[in-house]
Amino acid sequence: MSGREGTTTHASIVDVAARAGVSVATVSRALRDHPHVANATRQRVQDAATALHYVADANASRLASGRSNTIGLVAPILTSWYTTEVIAGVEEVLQEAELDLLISTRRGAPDNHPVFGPNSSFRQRVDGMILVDVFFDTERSRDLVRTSTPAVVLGERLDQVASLSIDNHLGAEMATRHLLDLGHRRIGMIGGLALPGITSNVPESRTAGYESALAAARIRRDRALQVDGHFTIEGGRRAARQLLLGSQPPTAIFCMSDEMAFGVLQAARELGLSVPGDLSVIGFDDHTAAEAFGLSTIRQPVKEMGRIAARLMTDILGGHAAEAHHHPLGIALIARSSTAQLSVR
Amino acid sequence: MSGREGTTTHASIVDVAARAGVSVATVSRALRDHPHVANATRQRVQDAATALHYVADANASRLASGRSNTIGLVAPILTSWYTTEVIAGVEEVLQEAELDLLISTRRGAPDNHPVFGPNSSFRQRVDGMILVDVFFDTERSRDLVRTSTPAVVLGERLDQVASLSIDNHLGAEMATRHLLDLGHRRIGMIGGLALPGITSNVPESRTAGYESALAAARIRRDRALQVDGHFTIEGGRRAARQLLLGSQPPTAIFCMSDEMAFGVLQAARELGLSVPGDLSVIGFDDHTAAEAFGLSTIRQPVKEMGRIAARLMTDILGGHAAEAHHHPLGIALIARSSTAQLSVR
DNA sequence: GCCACCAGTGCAAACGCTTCCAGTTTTGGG
DNA sequence: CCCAAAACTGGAAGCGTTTGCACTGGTGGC
Repeated sequence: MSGREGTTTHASIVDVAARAGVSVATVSRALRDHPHVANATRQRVQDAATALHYVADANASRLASGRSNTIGLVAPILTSWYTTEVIAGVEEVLQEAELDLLISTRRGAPDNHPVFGPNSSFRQRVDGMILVDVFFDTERSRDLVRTSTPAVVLGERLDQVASLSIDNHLGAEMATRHLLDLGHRRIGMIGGLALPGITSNVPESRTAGYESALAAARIRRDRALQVDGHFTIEGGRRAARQLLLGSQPPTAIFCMSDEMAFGVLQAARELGLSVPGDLSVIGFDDHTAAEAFGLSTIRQPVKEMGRIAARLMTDILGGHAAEAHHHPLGIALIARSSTAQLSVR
Repeated sequence: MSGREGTTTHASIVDVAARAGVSVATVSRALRDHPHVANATRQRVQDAATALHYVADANASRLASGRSNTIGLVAPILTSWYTTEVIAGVEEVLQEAELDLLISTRRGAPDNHPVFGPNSSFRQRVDGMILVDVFFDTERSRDLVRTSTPAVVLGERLDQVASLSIDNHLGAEMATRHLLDLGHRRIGMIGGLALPGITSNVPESRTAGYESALAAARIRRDRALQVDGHFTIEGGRRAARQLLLGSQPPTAIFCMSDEMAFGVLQAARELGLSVPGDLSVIGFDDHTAAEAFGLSTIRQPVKEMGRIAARLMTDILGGHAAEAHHHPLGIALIARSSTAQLSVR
């Protein structure tokens, strides 16, 4: 085929076959540890491959086999601490398993969402996908997921698919109860939607947990105490100002993420309020920086969740796992110095 | 070829061709906006494609064309704020350009580094790569980069390759000078290597900048004041303790990243030191959380750097750009409440 | 009115691998 | 020893695109 060799073009399977004195079929088998290849032959092929620095072309191999050795990860935002940690955990496992990671944020509307849609190019190029905080509203979405590429869903519980999540209701309840135990009665909540158009049932569950803890303490819900913080520092800051500058400011605030809690801390400082003296603050996540700033929080094992999700995926691809199974994960209350007994005035 | 249709298998280009009444070649051209396709034909093909939910198979297309429409990103750590921001910026642009993003952290030793090595499978599956904080020690590495896949290097200045960086020397100098201007004379520095085995010239440049500012103020260098903080919060905390618990503690500390500065803030609190009363702290980055904690810092436009890197990449791939060109970026001193005039005792 | 040229289209050869099917050689149980 | 079965290997047909080349018919310059 090719006249001159060794210039720019890489060695192909044909070259290896020639060098090892076998057919390309045998090279293909030998290199992928197939059975029915004599040890001596396998060795010879491997030597030849090494000598030629041969690496099978991924695209050709995918085309021929249908497998892409790539798993896709979809998340609404890439810059949140949560997403980052998940990705790091996933990458760790995938690297071990020699799989590639393709990343995508959901693009705009759900109709041309990379995950759904009748024939998404994203799905087409991955063997499986890990869905982080992707919201499933309609039955349609669920069906789409079920009938296509294997998926593991991280962040909420789904019945037909392998999923992985913490008990968000419980977590919010624990946080709120912690505040109640410290004597607080007027407790604000900062949560909300991640981005316009992006929803998830996580905020809903946490809101429910917060409300159920209040209900158990016979405190009636006050809608004015629930503010959207967009899951960002700045959003948390704004929400806190709204809360604290109101007519009946809370003495404690539960935030659905540590990042929003950081914003609350900032707002408190700006307003001259001391934490926890004038205001108790509790977050959710146990962000890497939470300890540094003494933030009380609900710890969830985010990086580990990424690892588990990836392992689940490799298991599914290897045919080793029951696909549709929900994996609950442990959480814990970490009390630090941002929460304290309500001071009597 | 295939007997029954429409069950599970996706529509292929042949199906589209049949439906539109043209050859596959025409379909291929029409769908990719090639010239020499009649408008009427193109329209007919597009309609057929839409009707069949046709999406060209990426692998086949890559194999045939040699282009992968994927760009790879390599970074030493995925969880640092810096990397995250870069990725977000890159993703933003790539999405626009309809390119995929393949992510990899460098695996272990430089010899089986995804970027280098005689025939890396990583390089093989991307059209170009963005290298974030990858260190180039030997000439060999540089050559490898030059002679292969187009690359844009982010984080340091390289001559033979498109690169993008801030003036790290200047940044460190600005930070240190800020501290000097406030009257500090004994100024610690926390920097160091990102991870064992991973080096970059960034810490070196910043160290040099720090030292040159001191030299300009006629302060002689004290090696005991330079500590490695591993670019993490915890590392910063440890380094700060070492510095502050020493025999002659500094009155100010310059950190090479805001994350390390957060650790310093934590250490100060733990040791009962007030910031900026007893200790001034300045970081580097302008981390999203820096403002929330009143951290003075050197701002660099990290997300924007990601965007620019990605645009540079798309330009190169489109043949629009001079490949080897260095793009310097602006930085700024952001003085907040973690730095203050040295208090006389 | 002729001819060179070009827009528009199709044919078929890659692209580099995987894998079905057959063919050949060993192996081992009876 | 014989024969069936197993182990090993090769040939060749795809996998679904892209693209060079060839072909056709129409157009405009002279």
